[in-house]
Amino acid sequence: MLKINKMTDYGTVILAELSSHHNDVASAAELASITGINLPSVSKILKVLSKARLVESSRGANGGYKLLLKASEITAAAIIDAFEGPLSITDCSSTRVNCKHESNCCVGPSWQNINKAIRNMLEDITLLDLQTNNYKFATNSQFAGMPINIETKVH
Amino acid sequence: MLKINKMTDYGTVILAELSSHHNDVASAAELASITGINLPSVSKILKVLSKARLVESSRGANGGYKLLLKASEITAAAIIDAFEGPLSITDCSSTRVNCKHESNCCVGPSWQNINKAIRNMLEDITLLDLQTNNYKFATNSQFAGMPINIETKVH
DNA sequence: TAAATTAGGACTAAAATTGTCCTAATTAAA
DNA sequence: TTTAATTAGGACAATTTTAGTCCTAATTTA
Repeated sequence: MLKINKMTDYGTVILAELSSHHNDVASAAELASITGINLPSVSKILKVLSKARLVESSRGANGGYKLLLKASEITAAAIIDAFEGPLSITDCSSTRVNCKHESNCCVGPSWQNINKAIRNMLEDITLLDLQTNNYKFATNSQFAGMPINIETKVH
Repeated sequence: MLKINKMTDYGTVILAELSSHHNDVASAAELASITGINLPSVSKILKVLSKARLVESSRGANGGYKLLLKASEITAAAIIDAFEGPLSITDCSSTRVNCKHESNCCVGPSWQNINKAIRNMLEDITLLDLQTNNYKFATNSQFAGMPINIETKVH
């Protein structure tokens, strides 16, 4: 259920590797060799991460990439956004234009709420958490009864 | 980010529609006509829902489908499971066997935690919540205890 | 028996994702 | 100043996944 793309997963592995290089740059070739991910994909992923300003690149001999932020400052949400864009859980939850079922669909707005909840969760998790595997997650029931109330208005 | 399939979304619309039919059966053709979703897909979706034991079918003239559970008993997690299987957020988070990057990948287990967190959340949301759009979700610590009110305009 | 249904599955079409490759630009070092 | 190493950008192909179509069989009601 709710899979992230392979590229996002690879991207996380690469970021994690980069974070252990501190301020040294690592080239795409090096990273491919260390992680075992094929070089062309590593290159492509690094370009995406660079555009998303999660890594910084330097060209030329001895060039390569390094993190632009600390592992504790890179959120899972930011990583997913870099690769998958700010897409929504359903096609219709970000914009309802062009939805043929508009008038019959009474569930879209709620998927949208769920989407926000997942997003909030992912914004709380950092690369450091992913690396140290110490993310303590909160389930809904733990919070049950708390006065958090997100309302969505339609029309 | 983290999209569910169109079929899952359609499935939810169909379940929602069925729930308003109480104990009357509705045929695939009727449901297609009401929801505006193409008939072959509606048929396919109903077969999936039937296999997942979320709806019950009766064949023959005047046959059709009806919910096997109340809307308040059908969880978002169950709906997603029916269509997408118990897949994980990454390929490697359900089982790590056959992962080429196993030895280098230090992030997999945490995606798995995230996956569980999302799943727990979805198990707390029912079709009834989706319909009435009144799911009160708890997000992360930064919001804990705060009365939040986000309004989203749709259409 | 005829008509209306679902069951099951094969198949095609479309879309999204992943992987490959090329050329240009940049930089460091010989 | 030349050469080698490297990223930038993007076109393209291959693969996989998802969505949609269609057929035949089984079942049920009238």
